[in-house]
Amino acid sequence: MPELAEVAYACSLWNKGLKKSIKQVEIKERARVFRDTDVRKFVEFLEGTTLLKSATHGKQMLFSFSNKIWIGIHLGMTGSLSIQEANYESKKHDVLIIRQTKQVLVFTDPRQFGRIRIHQGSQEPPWWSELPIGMLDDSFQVDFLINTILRHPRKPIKALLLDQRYFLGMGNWMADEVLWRSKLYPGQRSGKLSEQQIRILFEKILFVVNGAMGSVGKHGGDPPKGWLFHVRWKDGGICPKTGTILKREKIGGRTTCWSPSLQI
DNA sequence: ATACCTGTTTCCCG
DNA sequence: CCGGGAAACAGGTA
Repeated sequence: MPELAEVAYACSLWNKGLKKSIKQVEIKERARVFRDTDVRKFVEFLEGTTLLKSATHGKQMLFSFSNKIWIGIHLGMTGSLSIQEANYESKKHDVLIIRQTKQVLVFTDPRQFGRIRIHQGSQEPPWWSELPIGMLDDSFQVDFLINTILRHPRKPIKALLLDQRYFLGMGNWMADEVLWRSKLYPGQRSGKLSEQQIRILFEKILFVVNGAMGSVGKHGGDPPKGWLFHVRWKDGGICPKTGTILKREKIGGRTTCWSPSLQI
């Protein structure tokens, strides 16, 4: 379930392993999650190091270890991190198992749309440091949104929100949530939005981002009551604002849920 | 058995 | 160049 806040929560699950050394590492070498990685020295690089720091940026995670080792993880569609007891035995879809004395850090991904990278060097890896600004950064301001829209005036606003060059961590349900709160039809061409609509959109992006980080990002689970999130998954859902029936259709290549009576 | 899926990438088309 | 649409990735679930 990995969008911005779920990724932040998943990352925090491994915090129990901070400052602790790595006793043993197991990987599923032939798993597709290693497609960008030279897997030969992966285990050798990691064993004996200490987990020093974790961070997320959008849907990306970065873990830094001693000996100048860095690992990047993207959860894809079905990836998840967990923390397990020391006697944990590997399960079918586990792709990375990091054993410490008192606990085990596990990355599992049945569909293998996720991704693991490893890097050795005193600087952060380029695939991390070259990421664009995130929605939680100070420099994410309404002007950034205005400029992004100016660059893609013909793109439906839903598709634009899902573009990871601009809205790092925005996923399908967050985009629907933002547009619902902004009273915008997801298929609306971005360039058609008025300045006032863009300002509201920006405000709602921050609301959803902060709301999700404060709930899902901190404790896992679901966003607060009253969010579209709770009714957007199946046909027949009712709009929490208007009480009318929600529509579900593919927009920008993804199943989109919106309230026709509310979103123009 | 069939359809669907909180993500990304690639390819083809207009 | 831009954007849509479909397919691919690979498995779980309804």
